[in-house]
Amino acid sequence: MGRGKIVIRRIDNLTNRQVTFSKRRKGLIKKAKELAILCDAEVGLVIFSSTGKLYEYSSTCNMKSLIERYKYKEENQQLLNPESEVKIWQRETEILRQQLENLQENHRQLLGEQLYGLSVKDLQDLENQLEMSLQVVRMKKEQILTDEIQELKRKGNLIHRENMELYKVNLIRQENMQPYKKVYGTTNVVAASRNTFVTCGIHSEEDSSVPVHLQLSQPEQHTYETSVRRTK
Amino acid sequence: MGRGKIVIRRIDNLTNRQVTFSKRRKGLIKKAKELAILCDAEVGLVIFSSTGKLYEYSSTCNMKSLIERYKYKEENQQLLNPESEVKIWQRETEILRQQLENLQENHRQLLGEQLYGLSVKDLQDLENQLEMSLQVVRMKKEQILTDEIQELKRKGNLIHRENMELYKVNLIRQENMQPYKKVYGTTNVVAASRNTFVTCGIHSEEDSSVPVHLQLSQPEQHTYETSVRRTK
DNA sequence: ATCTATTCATAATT
DNA sequence: TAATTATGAATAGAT
Repeated sequence: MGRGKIVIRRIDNLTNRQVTFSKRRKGLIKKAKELAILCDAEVGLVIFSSTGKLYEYSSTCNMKSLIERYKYKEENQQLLNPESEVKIWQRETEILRQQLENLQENHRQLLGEQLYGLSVKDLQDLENQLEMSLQVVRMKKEQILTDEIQELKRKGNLIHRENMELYKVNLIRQENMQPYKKVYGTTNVVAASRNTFVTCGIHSEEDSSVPVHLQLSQPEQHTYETSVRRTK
Repeated sequence: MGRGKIVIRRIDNLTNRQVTFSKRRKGLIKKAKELAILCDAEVGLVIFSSTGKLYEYSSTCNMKSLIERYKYKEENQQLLNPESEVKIWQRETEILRQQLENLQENHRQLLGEQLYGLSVKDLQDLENQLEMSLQVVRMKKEQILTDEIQELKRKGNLIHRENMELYKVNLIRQENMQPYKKVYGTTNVVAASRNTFVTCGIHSEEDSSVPVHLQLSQPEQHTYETSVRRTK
């Protein structure tokens, strides 16, 4: 709802971010008010700007009662040294905040954002880093895929052997049934067995072990089906 | 924003009120999220329906810390309960530590480290991210380089023109000096001028404008030099 | 801060 | 309840 569509992600430009913050904060508080009035709801809204400035709205006269209503459990920790301990934690916070900031900047650059201050040298380093990462990630992925293929082949062989066994068993049964053949014709058992063998032979070639599994072991609904449906 | 304009007052019809509550609640939370992301703000939203059901949104992992922060900010002026203040800072530290940890993990993965827990899908996402980053970085770098080349060419042309001017001036001077030639032989002035011209002619071809500049105008150390040094 | 072209949210309707 | 749609509101970008 503006001159152009925007994607919802942190606005890099500080000025734009501040302007948008101001506009949208106003809009948000307005909507909160409307919701409270229209729907007879109780609404509390707290907004800290990135610079730490506080903005708030509460449909009730004061926010505190709302917070009271918003029940939260507090774990009671017994601690010593009242005032000096505050300083320790403050310092800890300070340090962490600084670390976080540094890491965030670095991280954004790895994501290809906020590159405006960088020299060619910096960019070259970044590029090299990204290329190295990419290589590692690709190798890892291919490792997993080859492992999976290996596993599928193994299973395929296993199943193939199973089928051969079944086939042999069927031959023996068939032979044993020969005497009845003249009376009953081809038996159901034989037909079913043959069908099993052929089907598996086809599938193990192209569609991996999934359908094979369905026929030889438990009839589990496999992800293949559902994922196809989800594609819609 | 709907089929008709409405006035902001309690909706009498219960069903309408509930439907509107549901829709607007969703919209409000969406907007709160967007504000938090776009503007890097911390947003907390608490909504009680008229029937007392609670809905909430918090841009940070938990609402509690936000409420702590709010309380702290509100009572900051004078009320300094030492023990509760410790808690505030502890929680702040906790949150920052958590954020830092998450970011670090993410960051390491971008650096191609700690990939052991990832699925093929995760790795594919990572790969795509890295490729996108790489593209952005490369474009940025090439932009800088082409800009620099453009600038050097511009300066080169400028200097070439200057040289032409100097050459003309020298020719004129030379002609003016012809009458003295028989008396003094080749003058210093002419020799110096010729030397200048030749030197510049050579340099503007291969070594860019830097040394030329030193001869023709202010001896400014150009960025090219310094950036090369930083490469070390 | 103000303006306006767009996108978005949602009231009414089905 | 869950879609659909027409319309007013919010707002991104320009001034």
